[in-house]
Amino acid sequence: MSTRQRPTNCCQPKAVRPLTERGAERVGSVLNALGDRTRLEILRFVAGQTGPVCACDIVDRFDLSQPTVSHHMKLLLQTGLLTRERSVLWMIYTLAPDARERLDELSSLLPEQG
Amino acid sequence: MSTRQRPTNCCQPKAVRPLTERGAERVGSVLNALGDRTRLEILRFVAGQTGPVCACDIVDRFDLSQPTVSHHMKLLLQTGLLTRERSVLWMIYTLAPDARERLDELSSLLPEQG
DNA sequence: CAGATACATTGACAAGTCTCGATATATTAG
DNA sequence: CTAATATATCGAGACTTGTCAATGTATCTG
Repeated sequence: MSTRQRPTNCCQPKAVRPLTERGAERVGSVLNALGDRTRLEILRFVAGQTGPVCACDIVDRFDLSQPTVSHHMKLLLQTGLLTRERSVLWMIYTLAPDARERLDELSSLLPEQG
Repeated sequence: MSTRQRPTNCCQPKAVRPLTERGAERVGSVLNALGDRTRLEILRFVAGQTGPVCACDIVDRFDLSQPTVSHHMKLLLQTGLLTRERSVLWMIYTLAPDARERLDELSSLLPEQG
């Protein structure tokens, strides 16, 4: 049996309820998508426009192959931060109406009381 | 020369200033750290305590080896969301005073005007 | 000093990710 | 239908990441 001291309260911490699976997926997809520098800049690019943005714009603007852009757009779509619609032959991307609210949610990742 | 139409304004988008390197690193470290489910829960665990938390608490609470916890704590420390100090033989982790403000910053990832 | 304890580092492996070229699909023009 | 164009999917290679066992380092006890 040890006689050493321990920091006050150490090793008797309160339990913290983990995020729900749904909540974790919801926030995780955003964190992972935006954790990639390229995707973050693509999202910012789309968000900064007043008009529509097609995939070709992004291929032009970023130094990436078309398949790579397609891959990133797929992940961004999955976050729900972007939406897309077909226009003739092009895929038009738009910032989701609630995208900024979704980002605000990240402020609530920590439980109350610290 | 093509006669097909294109969506209005398509392919003449405005330039969007990329994040500065410092800003991108600052925000990227948080996004990447919290993009891992385990680290997010560890951070929430620490944030949810009123008292100090040592590394041993985390090893106890999560089903992870001690080296794995050490690895995650290193990445969390690098985000600046946590701080640590030595107390005798233990490493005591505390939520950084500005951690919640740091998360609030994520709301500003998108440029103005959509 | 030797022994014990808490944490960090190293090395390795499996799994995942980013990227591209090649190819497939869908749509339009003629 | 055939040709052209925009985007998606496939397959592969390089790189990164999460994890652990083994080991190293620092601190305390006696």
